[in-house]
Amino acid sequence: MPRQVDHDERRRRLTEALLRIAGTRGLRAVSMREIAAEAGVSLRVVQYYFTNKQALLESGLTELGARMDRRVKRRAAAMGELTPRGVFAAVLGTILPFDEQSTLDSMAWTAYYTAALTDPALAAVGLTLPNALENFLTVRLTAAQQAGDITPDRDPRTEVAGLLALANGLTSSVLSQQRSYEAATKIIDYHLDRLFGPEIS
Amino acid sequence: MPRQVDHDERRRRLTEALLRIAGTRGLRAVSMREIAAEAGVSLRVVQYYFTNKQALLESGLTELGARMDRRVKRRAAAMGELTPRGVFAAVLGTILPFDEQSTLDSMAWTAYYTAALTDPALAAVGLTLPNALENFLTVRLTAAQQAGDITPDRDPRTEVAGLLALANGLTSSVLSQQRSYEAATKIIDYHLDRLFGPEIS
DNA sequence: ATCGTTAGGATACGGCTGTATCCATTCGGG
DNA sequence: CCCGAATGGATACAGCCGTATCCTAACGAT
Repeated sequence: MPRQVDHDERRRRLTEALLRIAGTRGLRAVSMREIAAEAGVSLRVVQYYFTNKQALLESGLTELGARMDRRVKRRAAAMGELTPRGVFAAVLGTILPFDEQSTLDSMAWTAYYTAALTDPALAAVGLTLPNALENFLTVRLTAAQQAGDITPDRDPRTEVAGLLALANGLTSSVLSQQRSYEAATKIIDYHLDRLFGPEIS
Repeated sequence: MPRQVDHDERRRRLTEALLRIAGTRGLRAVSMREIAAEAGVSLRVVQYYFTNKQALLESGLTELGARMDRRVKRRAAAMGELTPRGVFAAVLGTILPFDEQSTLDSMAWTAYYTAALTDPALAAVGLTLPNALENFLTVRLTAAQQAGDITPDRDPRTEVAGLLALANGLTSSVLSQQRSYEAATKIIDYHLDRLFGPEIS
């Protein structure tokens, strides 16, 4: 075998190139040739490592989910001991675009989200992370409720759904520059105060 | 002049065809020829009444805003006397996709929103309605606060921003079938209860 | 050394895109 | 009556798209 090459590494580079384009110029600017140019390779290489454009697109969506997952874990680890409220602050704060990279990823995520509304194949891949987040937070909030951290009259799943919808909506408004990241963070903190009571600091 | 034709009416039909495509198959499926087919006319007619594809796209976005505006007013009128809470229920309830037509429009709106993130011309057109809504509701909420309908410790603009972000996020989750319209409505009502106190009915 | 597989360069194909052009028909004002 | 403007049908164009094909170079195992 000649010039043995790490296929996974090649695919990773191509996927990253794809997400760079999607994050800056939108999914509609993503073409095989553009990806090749962005990654600094020939069109043939893109074709060689991905059977389809569809496969490439799905790879991009999967990578976006993985990045979000990593960011949540990194942020949670940086916070040290995790109160129930801390878990929510970590997850919701990670959904918002808080630096350049996460802004690009949020843009790409939004593009994918929209594409998934009219593309069932993407929808299947794209809903796994949001659903996992909702389930994870619901489990945590239910436990927090049993521990007495929030009042018993709240419905955990409803609260979680509302908070995630709020974070997503705020992400939209930050991306379209209607609001700053700081303003969005304040709104989330405000809602967490209402749920958990004021932060102990 | 031969066969004098109502240009505005022609343009309206073409714009409606465009929005039908955008709402069902996404903005990426919108092409001059597809619009022509959907409207039952020839390609030339589409070219004749719109100088550009860009002009056509902007016309679609403007029409989407006008439809939302009409819906809000219709709903507000149907509610009769408008308490401050009623105004919010009308506006936020209208943002959610509540029937087939508004679902199609929400889909199209989402597609436009995403496109606007990487297309400044669309962004300029698309931000007017959201900003108008935010300002309108903020004025109303400020007045309600001065009338004693909500407690003085709330910041009207922050509350409005949060509620609009919530409604937008819920719209996303309804469109992607993560949640039903009824579930989304409950979440909004719940937050309105927190703001205005429980509904008097 | 050579054979066979792997990696990719070069190029081509049919289809769709937005836009432009050419031309025929229609009809109201003189 | 008929001329000229309004309307729109038919067609063409260059460019990009995803995909397929052909061919060559590199190199490990035999």
